[in-house]
Amino acid sequence: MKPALIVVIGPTASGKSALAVDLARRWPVELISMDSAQIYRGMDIGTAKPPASLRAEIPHHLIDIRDPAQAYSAAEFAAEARQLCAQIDSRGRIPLLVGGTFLYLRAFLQGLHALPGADPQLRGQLEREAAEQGWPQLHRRLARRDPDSARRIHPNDAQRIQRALEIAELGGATRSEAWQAPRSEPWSGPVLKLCLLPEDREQLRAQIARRFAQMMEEGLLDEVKRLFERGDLSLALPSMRSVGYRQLWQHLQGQCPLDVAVERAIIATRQYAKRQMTWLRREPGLTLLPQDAREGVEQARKHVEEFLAASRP
RNA sequence: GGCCAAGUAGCUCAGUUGGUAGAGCAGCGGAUUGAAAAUCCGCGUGUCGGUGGUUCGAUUCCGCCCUUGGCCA
Repeated sequence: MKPALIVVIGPTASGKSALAVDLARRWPVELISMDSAQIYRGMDIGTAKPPASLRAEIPHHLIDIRDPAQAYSAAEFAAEARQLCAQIDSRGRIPLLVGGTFLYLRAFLQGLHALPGADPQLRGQLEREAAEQGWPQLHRRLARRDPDSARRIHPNDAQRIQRALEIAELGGATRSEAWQAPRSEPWSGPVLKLCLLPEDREQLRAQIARRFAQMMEEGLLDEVKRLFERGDLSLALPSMRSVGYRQLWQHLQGQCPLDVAVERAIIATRQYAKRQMTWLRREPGLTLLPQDAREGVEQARKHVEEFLAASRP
């Protein structure tokens, strides 16, 4: 029998972690963090990372697995999470994916097409060429190498133009050619997707503001300052572009006063939550939970109970 | 109390030599395949402070009033 999998998703500040922990205290569950920022060591407060005490009590995976100077990827996540699920299942326990990075979820559930990985050197070179010629010029180049992708990628979308050119110039199939083939390794076992989808946007905004204020009280600025003072990090890194870190970093660079940075961080969090909602609306097979925390937890327990009864002997 | 300036989108402001107005930000919707807490795309009706007048027509010109800020008493 294929391993059963529980997924807990929702926008930022919706209470995913608390729900996952509740479930982990009732069933033999191990948590896999599906979060592109919690992977970084030294980024604790701003990523709302579960505290050490909790991690000692309940196994949490894929947290603190990278230094902020390093990059990570959806492909790496998909592979590592896949492996973890197998291991957890073999221990007779249940894997539970919790987090808000939905590209990771899609890569994990649907699989990815076979494409070359990131090539920092080539990316640097493309970056330099773009600085000289401008991205529209590179978009025209892409139109020659891979017209199909060029049509799907907007001329202003530097990041995707760069990636598509990277694939084309590393030889082998272009992006659009590779997409003709089936994706590798889609997840085929039973999945219960529990989703906290706040119907009241105002309430979520209030929660976001409250939570950021709390992070500041817990010393988020000092945390960012420590990263800032390392000297080897910059806003060019994915880690330092994270919500909250980016804005406080800009303040430390003297770009704006602290209160403005805080306001911008809260706005950025709201916008992040909005983008997450877009992913959620098109995610198939969701089990929606009520926004009320207590009710949500109760219904989640019921669903898990039924799901496990149906999917495990 | 007098003089001056300002009052236009949720916010900051532009503009209309008189023909009912548009940027940035915010907000909303969408995309999303090795950077994804990233990156990108789309969406602009608002008594142009109120009121009276001039005018075919006023947000625009004139009078009065209100509000805010500054200067003078």
